[in-house]
Amino acid sequence: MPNRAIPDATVARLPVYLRALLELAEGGEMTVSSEDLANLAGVNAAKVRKDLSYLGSYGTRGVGYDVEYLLYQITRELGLTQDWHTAIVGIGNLGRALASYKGFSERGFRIAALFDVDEKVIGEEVGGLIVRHLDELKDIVTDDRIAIGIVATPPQNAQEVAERLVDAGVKSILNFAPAVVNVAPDVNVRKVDLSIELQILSFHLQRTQAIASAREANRQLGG
Amino acid sequence: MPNRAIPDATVARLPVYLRALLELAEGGEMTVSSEDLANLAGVNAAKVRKDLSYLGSYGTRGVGYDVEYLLYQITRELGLTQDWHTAIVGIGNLGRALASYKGFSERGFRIAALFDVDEKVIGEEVGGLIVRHLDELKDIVTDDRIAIGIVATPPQNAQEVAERLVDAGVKSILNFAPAVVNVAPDVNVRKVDLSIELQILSFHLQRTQAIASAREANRQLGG
DNA sequence: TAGATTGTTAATCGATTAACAATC
DNA sequence: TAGATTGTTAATCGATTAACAATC
Repeated sequence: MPNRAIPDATVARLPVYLRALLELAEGGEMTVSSEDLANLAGVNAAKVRKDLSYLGSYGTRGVGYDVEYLLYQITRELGLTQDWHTAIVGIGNLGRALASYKGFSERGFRIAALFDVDEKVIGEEVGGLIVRHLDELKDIVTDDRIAIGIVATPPQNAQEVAERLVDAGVKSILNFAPAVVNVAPDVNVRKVDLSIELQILSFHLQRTQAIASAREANRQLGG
Repeated sequence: MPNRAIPDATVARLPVYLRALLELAEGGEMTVSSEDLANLAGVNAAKVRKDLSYLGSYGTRGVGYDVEYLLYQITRELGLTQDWHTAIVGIGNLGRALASYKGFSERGFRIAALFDVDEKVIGEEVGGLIVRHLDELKDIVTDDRIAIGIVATPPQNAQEVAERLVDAGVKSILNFAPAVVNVAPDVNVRKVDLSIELQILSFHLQRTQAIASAREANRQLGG
């Protein structure tokens, strides 16, 4: 096992390479160069080679990387050779979208349970699953060996839900609620915030606009 | 204007501080220390002070930061003092969730138009807006001064949709499709990939599991 | 052998953090 | 003045990148 630690930045790019390799495999490509893979992934070739070198020496000089072999190595490195069971808490608009999101099942993530506390939602069928009351969380997490909890509640409830997930034995949380949750340090929490990305876009837009106005003002002054 | 360049890593945290400050303001807090703000944002105090120092010297030694004043400065820095018009392309599950996502309007993002190419979806009302055909994109972008395009299509269509958005004059794209899009370098593209985050969680879970098994094996060998 | 491409080195760049002087 | 807390420095750490020897 090639087991030096893999940098976080590299781990974050492995899923991107994985997707590109799946496309290449579908297209019947047998090998790929770091140059071509870089173009597909939207990064540069040096980064691809450096990243892949952390997994081991899986390329062939003068030839490139074997698509299927690299695909397998990345899949294995990311832990995607096994199926992970997940539960979604909070079955609003976002929870529903996530429950039927194909990208999850395609990658071996199985949504095994849905939870809410709203009586109007409990019992409803969403994406082939019946929505359960949050009070059933602990039992179902144990019975269904749920490893990952997905928080899709309003921000006010995110902290409590995260705590209940941890209490139920979940060791990984994906947090879609626009709120920071604090749990024990051995629990892995990752956050996806839809509006943060928009705010970063706004920052850059405003910059561009400010530069454009300055240029315009300058032009009018005959600068 | 305090206009040294602000590091990307800092810009990415400003929305997190913003949310924490909004909470503090609601709770009636007048000032906040870097220590307390750090706890709310899930980072450390030195980082908060460093980040805020890029905006200017808005704190008071011995006292902390004025909540309302800092709120305003961050809002301004992020370009959130103006409303940005956005359009969502691809009105499937995710597009619908985004169309009714409150976090956008709360931050001054106005969803001004929805687009799809599926005749079954066009004409439908979603979140108070009628879904238009993608062919109307250019006219509507111009008329409604749409600055940000949100791509929520299947991956195969993401590149074409991105190109059409750029062609229509959009300078910022938020890409939710699980695909890399390549456009002109002056267009700002940000990517949110729901399944990438899950894959990173999987990586860490598998690591934890591997360590646990190794320890167990070691124990059984009487190590 | 000649051409292509990897894997690795080393330089560079950017981000994080602790520490503390400045100052309210 | 004494206590609290900022703003900034400087050390450290991690990520990126170009360059090229190794090697298919």
